Amino acid sequence: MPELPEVENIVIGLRNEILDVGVTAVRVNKPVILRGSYKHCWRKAMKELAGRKIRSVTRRAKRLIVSLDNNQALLVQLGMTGRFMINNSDDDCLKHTHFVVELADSRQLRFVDPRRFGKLWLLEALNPECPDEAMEGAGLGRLGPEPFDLDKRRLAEILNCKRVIKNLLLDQTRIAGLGNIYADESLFAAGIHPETVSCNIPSEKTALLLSAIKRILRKSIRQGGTTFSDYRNAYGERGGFLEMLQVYGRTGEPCRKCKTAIEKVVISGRSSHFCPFCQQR
DNA sequence: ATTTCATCCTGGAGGC
DNA sequence: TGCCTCCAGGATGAAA
Repeated sequence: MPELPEVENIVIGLRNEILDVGVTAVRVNKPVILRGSYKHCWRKAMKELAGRKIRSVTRRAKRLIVSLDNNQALLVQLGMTGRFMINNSDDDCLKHTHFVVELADSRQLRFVDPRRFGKLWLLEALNPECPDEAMEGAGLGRLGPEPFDLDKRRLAEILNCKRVIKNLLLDQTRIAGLGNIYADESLFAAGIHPETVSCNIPSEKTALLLSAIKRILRKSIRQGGTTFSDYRNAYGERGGFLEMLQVYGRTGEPCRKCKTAIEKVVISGRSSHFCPFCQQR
């Protein structure tokens, strides 16, 4: 569910609320979501967390990182339907609240996830500035560069292989942070058909793709992300980017540029939305 | 070595 | 109303 702009908005919200706030207790309702070396001793880990303060909130790609003052960090991967928010106690959410951090000011941080594709790790000695080593040490997959760190040369190197471009954009080991919505939106903005083989993309379209990715992600961050159904920010609010979508979820509706009906194809099991006129192979 | 595919889950939508 | 099928912002390990 949440892609880079959605996680970024959760980070922004949490930073405004919980920096330097103490943790009084941690409750786990659904242990199956817990991962990493602490998988079998979270009870001990939870005792250690009590009394700590929240030192920083950051993200790496779609992963949310809450660092504490004892050198530990909670790492949250939200999956499709995961939410991480302050104080939400909708009946709706209560049923799927799997993990709760009790704060010293009597508020709560809740991890809510109906489908339970989301996961949580407790990491040791994580440096919030460069978290990759600690994450890989905990068995999480290696991540490619952040989209905002890409330049044209770097993107051209990534595209220099024989892969369907849509799949390549979703591969977190190549570029980390795009998901199905922003991959489709970026390809539309660059005029690239989602089934194009990456090494066949001409240089000028590579430049267009690079600027489209950054522009769309920035714009969505400003709009609070995209709420298609489940996404909520740290306050439980919806994002505002939905109505700005050009192709995602608009199958059969007219392209906003040329009026041609938007089409949907399945590529490696993921639905891909595109304009057959604006996006040629 | 790469790349695709099934799988993990629940809930909402739409057909009958 | 109910029952059925299909579909969903992701990640991953197994299989081809």
